[in-house]
Amino acid sequence: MTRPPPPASRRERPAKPALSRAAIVAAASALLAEEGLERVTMRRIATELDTGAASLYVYVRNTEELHAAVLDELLAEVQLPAGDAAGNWRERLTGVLTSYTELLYRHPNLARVAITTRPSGPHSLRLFDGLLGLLTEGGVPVRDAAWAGDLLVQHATAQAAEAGTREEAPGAEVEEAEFSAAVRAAAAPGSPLENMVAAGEDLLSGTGEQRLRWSLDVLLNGVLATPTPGPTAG
Amino acid sequence: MTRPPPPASRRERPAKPALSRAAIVAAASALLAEEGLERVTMRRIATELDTGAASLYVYVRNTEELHAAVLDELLAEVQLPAGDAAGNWRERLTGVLTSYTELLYRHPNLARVAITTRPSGPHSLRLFDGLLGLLTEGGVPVRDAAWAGDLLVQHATAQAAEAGTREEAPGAEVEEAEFSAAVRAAAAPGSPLENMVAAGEDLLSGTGEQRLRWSLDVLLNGVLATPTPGPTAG
DNA sequence: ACCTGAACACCGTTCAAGT
DNA sequence: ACCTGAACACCGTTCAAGT
Repeated sequence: MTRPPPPASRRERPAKPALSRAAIVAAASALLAEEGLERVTMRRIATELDTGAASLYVYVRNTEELHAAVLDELLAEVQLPAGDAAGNWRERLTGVLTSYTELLYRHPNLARVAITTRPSGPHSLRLFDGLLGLLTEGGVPVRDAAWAGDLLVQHATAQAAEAGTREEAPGAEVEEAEFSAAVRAAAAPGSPLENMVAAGEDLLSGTGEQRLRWSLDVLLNGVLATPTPGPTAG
Repeated sequence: MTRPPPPASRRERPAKPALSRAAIVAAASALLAEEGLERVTMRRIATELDTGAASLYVYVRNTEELHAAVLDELLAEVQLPAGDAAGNWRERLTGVLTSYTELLYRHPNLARVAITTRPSGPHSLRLFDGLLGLLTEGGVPVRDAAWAGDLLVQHATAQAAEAGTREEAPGAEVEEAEFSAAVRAAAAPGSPLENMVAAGEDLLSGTGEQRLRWSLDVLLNGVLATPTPGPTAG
């Protein structure tokens, strides 16, 4: 009975945390980890913070902006290779993009957010800056590197949004099976889609990893072979 | 007064259309054209068809599947070049992908659907078959063509999902301005993001069309330079 | 300025009951 | 088998009113 109360900084969920943008984003991030993005709603976060949904609008414009903030927070986890890291620039670049993709694999609906909103938070910018550095190290002209950075991130994001979905929602494997069935039917002997018939099982070949590796190679080879148009003399 | 009543096929909205999957998808497509995908909801379509939302579940698994069906319907509009069309395979391929992208530009939320759901309707498959044909014509080995088709469609879709948003929603140009501001701030003299500073205005250079053209070039050059792994000897 | 409760205008999906 | 009304369990956002 004489034990003192725990210090206020206990983080366990203080009785009434002060409202702030940081507190809101933190609560949202916690909710993401525990229950997924579907539960990261204004009302739910408000409940978590012992207030009403309307109060959040002082700090956050709308749900989309909040989700973008959560995404940026998550991107803090992507490790950039140190300056003296092993491997050539290309391996390191592929590594960063792969780890970015794998992170978003686990949060496909956040990947969808990333495709629509052009994240511009500090962690997104840091990541982009890192990609630019690696491309520059590889001799890619600065303007090409700028465009290529966008392209690479967009591709990695889309990859996560597409592939990530396939394991998440209930019924996802059903949907996947239906897709395979539709493709196989289109490629079966009687089908009028000649080119699909000719492709046959090649249409569904390869694992996710193989395809990701290959597509990053395609992108990098393409970037190295394709100067951007316009006034910049590479 | 002696004029006969209009034929029942008048399409104006018969008093009580028979429920069917086709009728539901048609109503959904009409709603898409008139009010955008946000209004293509189960309840709204049910109202349009003079029934209750629950009735739709006999023909459609859920909202996502319905949206996928609407997307496939829309893809009927993408023109494939005839066998004797002008231009080499590469120009024709770029043309198809550009028209696909432009179509989805006008329906960015459908583009988002396309990224998540792997459309497998007849029009999607026809389009994919056409892409395979053009790649094959270009001498791309069949397995590479299969993987490349996925990659090209995914890229075009992501492009539409991202860029299309920027003109649609109210406040979209505000958001766009904020993105530019954030990038410029990150590239300003004082910033610690060295590579962004070095890139400067190159970061925001180029129009949407220029970037799309360039990225398709990157993809095609990359595909031509990058064989898929595995047993297929090109 | 910040916070709140209540209200407005919606959602998707399920289920028991009917035909 | 198909259709329905009602219910359940939620949403985002605004606004007048308070402090």
